[in-house]
Amino acid sequence: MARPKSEDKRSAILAAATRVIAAQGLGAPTAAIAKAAGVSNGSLFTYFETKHDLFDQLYLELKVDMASQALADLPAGSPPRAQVLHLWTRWLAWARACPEKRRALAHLCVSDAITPASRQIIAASFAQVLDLLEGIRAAGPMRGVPLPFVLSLMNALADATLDFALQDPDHADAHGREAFEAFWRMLS
Amino acid sequence: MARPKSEDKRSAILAAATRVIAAQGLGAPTAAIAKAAGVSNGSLFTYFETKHDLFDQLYLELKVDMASQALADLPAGSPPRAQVLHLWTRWLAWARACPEKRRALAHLCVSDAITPASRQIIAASFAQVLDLLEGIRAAGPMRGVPLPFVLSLMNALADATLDFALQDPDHADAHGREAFEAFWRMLS
Amino acid sequence: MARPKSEDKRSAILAAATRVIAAQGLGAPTAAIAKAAGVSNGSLFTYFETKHDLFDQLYLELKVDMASQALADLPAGSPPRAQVLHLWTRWLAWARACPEKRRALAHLCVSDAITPASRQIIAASFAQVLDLLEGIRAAGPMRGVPLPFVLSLMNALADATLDFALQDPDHADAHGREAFEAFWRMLS
Amino acid sequence: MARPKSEDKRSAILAAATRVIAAQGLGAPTAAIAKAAGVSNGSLFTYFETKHDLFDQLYLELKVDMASQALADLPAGSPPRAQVLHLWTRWLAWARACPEKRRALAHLCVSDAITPASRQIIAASFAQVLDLLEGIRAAGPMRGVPLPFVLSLMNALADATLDFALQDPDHADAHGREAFEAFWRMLS
DNA sequence: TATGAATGAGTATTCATTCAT
DNA sequence: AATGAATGAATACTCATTCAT
Repeated sequence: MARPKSEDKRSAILAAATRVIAAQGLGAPTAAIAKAAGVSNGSLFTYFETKHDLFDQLYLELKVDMASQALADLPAGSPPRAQVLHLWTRWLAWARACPEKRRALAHLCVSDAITPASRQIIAASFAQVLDLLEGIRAAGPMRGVPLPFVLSLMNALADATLDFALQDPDHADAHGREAFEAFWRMLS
Repeated sequence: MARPKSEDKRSAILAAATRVIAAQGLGAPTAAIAKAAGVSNGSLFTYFETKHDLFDQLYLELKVDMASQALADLPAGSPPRAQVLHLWTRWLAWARACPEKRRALAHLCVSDAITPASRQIIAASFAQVLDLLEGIRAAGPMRGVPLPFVLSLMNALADATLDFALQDPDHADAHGREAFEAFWRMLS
Repeated sequence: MARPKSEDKRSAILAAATRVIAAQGLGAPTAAIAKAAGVSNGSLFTYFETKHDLFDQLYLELKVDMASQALADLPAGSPPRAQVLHLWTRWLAWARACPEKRRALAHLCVSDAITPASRQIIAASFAQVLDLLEGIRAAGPMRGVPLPFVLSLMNALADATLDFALQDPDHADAHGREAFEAFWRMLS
Repeated sequence: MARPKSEDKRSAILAAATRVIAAQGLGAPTAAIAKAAGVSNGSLFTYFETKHDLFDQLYLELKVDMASQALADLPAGSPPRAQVLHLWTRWLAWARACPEKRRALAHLCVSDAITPASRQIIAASFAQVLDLLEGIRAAGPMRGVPLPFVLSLMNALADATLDFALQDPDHADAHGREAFEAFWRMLS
């Protein structure tokens, strides 16, 4: 095969898309993304069939990245509270470390480009979180509410926390801990 | 320039915009909105200088509408928990009664059309809520966290609840109550 | 109604399209046509929904124009030969008078933009020709062959004649007459 | 530069181009042709410098193919009418045997890719036909009209006949004979 | 003021052709 | 020579906004 498709270039496009979408939203021109990636207008389309396709794959990559960072080094043997705190802390750390990824993700979430297939893969990436929450929920006051609902409440709290943390970086850690305690009170 | 003649037409445009944005997102053509409002292409721009302006004013109107519905009949003399429950219930009821308003609002939230001026007016509309929460917070475990943060956590929980409630209307009330209890555990 | 759609502008676009297609073929950019019509890029699409639509309508207009010119002043009472000669002569005269229309038509004939509806309208425009040929055919050596076939042979001869006439204008009339005689020998 | 290695590949490309052009017209992407030929995108351009060049050579090949098929086994000693009938019949047979070649040719005819050089070579291929017609013409009613004109009239009739024959294959032979008789009436 | 035609910049995608491997 | 990735000019069509009526 001649010049194989370069994984580097694919990554460059995804990274550029993250930056550009974070800054300009989903309306960002593909040309702007290509330029930011140091790639020609047309090359973008040899790596991604469509703008929608690019968005879908970017969503997948960012979500998986987020999940893997949040779940890394999860102390499986520790008590649930410690595990959730670990998760919570890592999550916030990830978002603070790469705010553009989070911003891009926020835009992509409401895009209609996301494929059911991607959603499934992502759900799988978060299976561990579900397992963890399941044990806690079943033993606490939320034992009557569906697990996905609990997950989405957690998500909502974390997101709101992030918004605050990013605006007020000096107290980010404090806010993070307070929100975690609040969440824990809610859950157990 | 004085206010344009017909207040009806202005309202029609805003209502149409709500519907169209709910359905198509912020990318909806102004022409589509004008058509849905039964108004000509160009007339839209005699009522709103630009698309951004329309979005800004619509955001304002929807938020104010939401606030006024949620705060209506607030039992000022009742204990705080009853008041917050009232608020919570009304809020959910409003969203379930006019899901298009909520959907449109969700889109508008991430728009960059919203003016600081609008944000201020809205903040004022929610002053009562802040007052209410303030008393509760100061007396409970969240006494150390900034009030706006508490508000935004409440907001986040309510939003997540709504997403669930709208997808599963049969258990909407149950979810609503459970989420309220969770919130209350968090707060007090 | 505000500024009504101008019939002049529509005509200008069709005329420009005739010229541009004659020169560049069906691949001609819509922008080139708009420019040639002295109209903005976007205006073309307020008069014709689509490039295909423009082609379809242009085809219709040119064919009808051709038919009406060829059939004008047809001496209905004269003997058939005189009538066919009249037709033949007028046809050639039309094509020589506006060779761009003919060139454009030649391109459009092979386009897949032409609507069945247009083809029907055109067939109707040529009904007189069919009637005329029918009488002649039935009385001559071609009485056994389908009328549409006869028409298309006539068409083919006339077209080939035109190609010659346009390349060699000095003898155009002579060629036209010779071809007519040949056609007549064929038919009667 | 010497001829590129594989004559097979060149042929494959030409054959693929015939099929693809017949189906999609001259707008067909070179990539589609390459794929249909089982050859890479880039290889096409080692065999043909440009798309125009490919078209020119394909035109040449198809025309020569047509001529050679039509002229094969021409009964040189037979009376002119028999020879022309032979030609006529073979021609129609060729087109019916490989309608894609004919369709492609029809598209290529109106392309501006055809080189004067190609036209000359083709003219030479048809020299025999000219000779044959010349004798007949000079002795008949068309003695006054230029030979190339006669040829092109013949061409036009044959083409129109083919269109009919391809649409109505059951009567193709009958139409073919009728058209020949008509042509012969015209010519002699 | 209301209308809707006019405008032209903007956008995703295609494709002939080149070039690194 | 063969491959297919890289390139970037080209193109139909859209849409916010303006303006003639």
